[in-house]
Amino acid sequence: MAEGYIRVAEEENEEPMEIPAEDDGTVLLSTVAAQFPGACGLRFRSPVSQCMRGVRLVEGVLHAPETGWGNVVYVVNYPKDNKRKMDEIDASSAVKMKRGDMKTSDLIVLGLPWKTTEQDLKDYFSTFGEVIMVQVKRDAKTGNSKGFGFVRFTEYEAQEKVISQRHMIDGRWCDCKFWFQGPDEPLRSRKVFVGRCTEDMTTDDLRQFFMQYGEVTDVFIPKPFRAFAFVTFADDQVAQSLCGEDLIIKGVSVHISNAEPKHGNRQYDRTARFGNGFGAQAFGSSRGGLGSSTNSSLANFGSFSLNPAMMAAAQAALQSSWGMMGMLASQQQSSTSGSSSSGTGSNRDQNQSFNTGNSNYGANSASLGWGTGSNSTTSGSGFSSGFGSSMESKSSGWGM
DNA sequence: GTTGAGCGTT
Repeated sequence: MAEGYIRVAEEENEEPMEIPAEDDGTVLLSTVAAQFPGACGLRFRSPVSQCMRGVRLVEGVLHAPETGWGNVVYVVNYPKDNKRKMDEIDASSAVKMKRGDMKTSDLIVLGLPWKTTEQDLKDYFSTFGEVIMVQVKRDAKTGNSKGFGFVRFTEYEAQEKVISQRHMIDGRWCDCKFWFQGPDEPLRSRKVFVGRCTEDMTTDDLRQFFMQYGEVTDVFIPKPFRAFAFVTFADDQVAQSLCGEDLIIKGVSVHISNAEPKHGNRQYDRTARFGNGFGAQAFGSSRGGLGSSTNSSLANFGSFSLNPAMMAAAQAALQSSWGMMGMLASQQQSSTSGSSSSGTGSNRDQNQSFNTGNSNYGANSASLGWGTGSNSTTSGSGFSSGFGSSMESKSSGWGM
């Protein structure tokens, strides 16, 4: 390579661009992303195996293969969908077709340095698109930052990009996600549980290993070491296909199974997320359960109601996982909350411990009637019961 | 040693 540069291209046979390496021979992901916005990694074709190989990525730093960077052209990895071509989006996924006119929603920004201010956030995120809202959440008494905030963009594209990568803000890696794992979180799990892990398996080992089966959107290894991990794929079918298998990673047999819903599953107040798309109170007096007494028996979504015919459509749409949410709210989208917790670097290294306050959401709204099908009292409740049961049949993977 | 952080209103 030209001294101090590596060759990177969007596709294997496209013209490469030279990207500067650091003094120690590594390449920063941020440097790559500066030329290829949204990039989340690099891969290359191994001259030996002829297979594509992933480049080791640790904390935003790309490490050269054993043999050095060499003359190979490295190909940019993008998180799910980012680079997906129009012709790959075919009629089979009507849901995804809706992407063009999707609305934005508030994104939570996690892991902020204590010192980061609204202005800092705005400055940072403005490079992605027009920012219409930023907030840093602070303790009411002390005024100290709680280490997280919110941001909202005008353009959906900006939001997508922001979700798909990690962010270096005032010296810390931060994650942006939908608030309480967005509408796109797997109903049909895209996440697998990897049992019998050994301590020497890093998130990058796992990512690179599982890449061979499909696009990996997240790897989580609990710390301290607990001998298991979670791997999330872009495609739920990939995840499902691996379940039950014993795979060999670094000479160790690991067992793949379904990821169970997180304990303390926050399946409360999902209505909150519909606020923007549906107009307030989409489900009537929401906390009383669906369709509760004083409201019309037809579920009222903002300006339009569900009649039985739509019910059928809705259920059909549901079969294709979340179609209805897209249909009704045009708020849903299918990209992932992305790079999130790669296990590394997101610990609060600054002494102060993370203070969440003591709000316990799960408790006070756990009774919200989605999916239980048990609390519908009104006549038109084909909606709630039908919806509910079909939810259940798809396994209640809320909030994984 | 086989099921994971942190999540907005005052």
